[in-house]
Amino acid sequence: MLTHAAEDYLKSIYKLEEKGGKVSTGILAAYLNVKPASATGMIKKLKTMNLVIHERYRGVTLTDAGRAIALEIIRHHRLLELYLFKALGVPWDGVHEEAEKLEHVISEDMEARMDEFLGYPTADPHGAPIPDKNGVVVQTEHIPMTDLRSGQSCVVAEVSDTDPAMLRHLGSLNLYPGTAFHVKEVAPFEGPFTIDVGGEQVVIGREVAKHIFVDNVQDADNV
Amino acid sequence: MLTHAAEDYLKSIYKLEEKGGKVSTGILAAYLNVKPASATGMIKKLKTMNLVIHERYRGVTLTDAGRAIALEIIRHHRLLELYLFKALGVPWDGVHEEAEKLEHVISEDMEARMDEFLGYPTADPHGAPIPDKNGVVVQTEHIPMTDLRSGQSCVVAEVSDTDPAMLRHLGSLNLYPGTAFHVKEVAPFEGPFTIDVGGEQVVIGREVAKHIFVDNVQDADNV
DNA sequence: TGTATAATTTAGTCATGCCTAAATTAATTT
DNA sequence: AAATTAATTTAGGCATGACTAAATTATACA
Repeated sequence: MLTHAAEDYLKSIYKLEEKGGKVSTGILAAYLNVKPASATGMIKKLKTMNLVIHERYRGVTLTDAGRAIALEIIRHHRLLELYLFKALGVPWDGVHEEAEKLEHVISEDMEARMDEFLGYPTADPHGAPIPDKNGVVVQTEHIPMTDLRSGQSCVVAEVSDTDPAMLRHLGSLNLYPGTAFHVKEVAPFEGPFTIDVGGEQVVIGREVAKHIFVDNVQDADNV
Repeated sequence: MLTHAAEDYLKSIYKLEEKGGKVSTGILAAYLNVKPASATGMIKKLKTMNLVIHERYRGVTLTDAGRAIALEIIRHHRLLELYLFKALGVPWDGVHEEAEKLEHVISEDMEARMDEFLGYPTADPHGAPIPDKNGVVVQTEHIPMTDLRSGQSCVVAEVSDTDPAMLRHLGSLNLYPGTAFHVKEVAPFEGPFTIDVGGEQVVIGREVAKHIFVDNVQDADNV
C-alpha cells in the first residue's frame, strides 16, 4: 500500500499530464505546495516502484501502473465529492476539501457502495468525469467559456473545483454543470461577458470565465 | 491538530481507564499492538501537551483536555459506524475497521451532518454509547451475559466490536442490540447457555457469551 | 561561444512514530 | 533483606516526508 503523500504525487502528475505534456519537477512541486527538492525526493521513490519514468532535468511521466493508481484515487475523490453533495448535503464549495482527506482512506467496498447509491455516476458535482472501476475515463472535450462569442448558447459542462469562494460565487449565479446560458454580449478588449441564465442577466468577468467550461455550443439567433 | 497516532493513544487510554483503574504503559502498548518503549515515547509527548498525567512506573491518566479529545474521536468512530451501517449498508462486522480510518479525518461539519441524518442517535450498531457534541456519554450499566442464571429474560444491550468473525456469528444468531432472549438453561461447571431467541433454541458457549452484555434482566417465569 | 539565469538535483537537517537492546526501577520470592 | 522476575524507561536506529543551502545542469542571450 502506498503512503498518502505518494498517492497525492501520482494524482497530481496525472492532472498535470492531462493539460500540458511534460511535468517538470518545479511545476509538480508548485502544484503540491512543496519545494522542488522535496518533489525530487518523492519522484525518486516513485521511480524505484516503477510508478513513474523520470529523466533527470527532463520531467516525469506516469507508467501504466502509476496511472492506474492515480485514476483510482481520482475515482475515490470524485465519487466522494458527489456522495457528500448528494447524500449528506455538503455544500458545493466544501466537498473538495473533505474528499481530499477521505480519498486516501476509504475501502474498495465503500467505494462500490457509494457508486451503487449514486447510480454509477459519470461526473462529480463540478462536472469532472469519474473514472470507472477499471480506470476508464470518458474524456469529453470542453470549451473554455473565454472562447465564446456573442450570440452563442451553451451548457455549463465543468467548473474548476479548487477555489471555494469562486464556487460559492458560481453557485449564487446558478452556474452549475448542466445549466444552459446564452451569451448576449462580449465586451471588446478582453472585456466581460454578459449572459442570460434562466432569464437573469449576469455579467461575468474574465477571471470568473476562466473557471467555466462549456458544451453544446450553438450559434442560434445571432442576428 | 494532533497526529492520528496521538489520537489513537488518547482513545485507547480512555477505553482502558473505563474498565479498570490505572493504565500501565505495558497494557496500553499491548492494546495498541506496539512495544512498551513506543508507548513511553508517546506518553511523554502527550504529557508535554498536558493531555495526560504520568507518574513514572505508575501509569497514565487523561487530563480533562485529553479526555475531551478522546471522546471527540470516539464520537466520530461510533457515528461513523452507525452511518456506514444505516446509510451505506456496510455489514455489522465491517463498520469498525472502516470507521477506524475515517474517524481521524472527518470534519466537524461532516460529523454534524451524519448526526442529523441519523436523528441524533445515542448508540452505535454494537450498542456502545455515542458521546454527544459536548462529550457527554450516557453510561448505562450493562450486565455480562456470563452472569445470567437459568430462567432469566433480558435484552441484548451491547456486544464487543473488535472481532469481525464473532460479530458475523452473533449476527447469524440475530443477537443484535435490542434483541430479547430468554435463558432456558445454564449447563453446570461453566458450561454453555441454552437460550430462546425469537422462538429459536440456540446454544451459546462461554467464549461467545463473554462478548455479549445485556439489560432489563427479569426473573419472570422461572418455575 | 561564453556568460547569466533558471531549473533541478544533491547533501544534510528535522520531526514523527515506530523499532530493538540495554539499563533502571518495582514487585515478588525465599 | 537479598535475589529473582517483571515492568518500565532510556538510548540509539530506521523510514517518511518535509525543509534549506549548495552544487550541478540546461537554456537563453548577446
